[in-house]
Amino acid sequence: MTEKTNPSPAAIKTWARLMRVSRQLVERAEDALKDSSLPPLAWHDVLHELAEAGEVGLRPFQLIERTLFAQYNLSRLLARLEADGLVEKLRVADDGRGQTIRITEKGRETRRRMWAVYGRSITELVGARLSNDDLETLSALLGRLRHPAALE
Amino acid sequence: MTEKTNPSPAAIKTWARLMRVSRQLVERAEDALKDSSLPPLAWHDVLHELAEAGEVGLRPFQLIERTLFAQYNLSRLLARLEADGLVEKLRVADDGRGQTIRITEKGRETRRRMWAVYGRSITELVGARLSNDDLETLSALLGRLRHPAALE
DNA sequence: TCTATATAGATGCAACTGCATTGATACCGG
DNA sequence: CCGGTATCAATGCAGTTGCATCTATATAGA
Repeated sequence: MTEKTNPSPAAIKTWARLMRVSRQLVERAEDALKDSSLPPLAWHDVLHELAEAGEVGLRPFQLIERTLFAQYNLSRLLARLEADGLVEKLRVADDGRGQTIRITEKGRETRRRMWAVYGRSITELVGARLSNDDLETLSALLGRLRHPAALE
Repeated sequence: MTEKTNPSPAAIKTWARLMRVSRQLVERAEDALKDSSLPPLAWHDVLHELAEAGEVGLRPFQLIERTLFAQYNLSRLLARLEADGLVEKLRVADDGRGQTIRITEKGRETRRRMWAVYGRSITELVGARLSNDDLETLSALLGRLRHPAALE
């Protein structure tokens, strides 16, 4: 009756917790940003990657590799960021199809203000709830669920 | 310079993993359902709760408590489920404002077909990647991140 | 009872997402 | 050099989500 692919109770429970907890945490972090009249988490993700990339910027497809945005989604998010003056799009010399995205000073400033709130959320929601050892354990276990399964 | 609310590196890393892994897993599970021409995960969540509730059904606000749907979101999801004949809405005698949602036989059948695929995803993505002990550990750690923080 | 407030659920509208496709350029084999 | 294919990014359209509000009923308090 039960197929061999049926998940074990432990797997189901872990899956359910993972789904529920991650959604709750995202919601909390998003709410905190909204309460401070700041943009959504997705904006921070992009601005963060761009800030790390520095003056040379990143190509959109590189952002897709670093984040989990769908191509069309990122395309439109970048348009919004550009409209807000947080990033600029630069033609790239050696590839006429593409462009390079660079964060502006205003973008850096926005990211800093977001991080002040976002970081506090991370502290409250995660940092304050688990010991350092538990954080390491959790992180390692989650790492084993990544796709493709990578070495840590 | 650094505020006391700044998250520790371990907290940041754990947060990032949690966000990334949970998104990946959802995406994989959704893709598997799509590949089988089945409805999204959200439908399963609702049908599952309703199946457990049995013939007496559930009020929409009870579904909201059990899942993490926003009220307006659930309202429209139920309308879609009703349109597809997977649930039925019943007037409830003692509260003229509300209704009771009951799963139909077609709804149960759809849920079974979804679970065949969904369960396989859970096995592949989680069950097959961690030992039972690790699953228990992960589940317990995630449990400590729930809000409100509950006892296990 | 009558009014004020609270709760259950639906909905108009704007923003966002997913899907499929397009436009444009790059690259590869002959 | 040329045609076919692959890659980068944008977009039309339909479906979904978020926000605010609305309708309807219930409950509490004067």
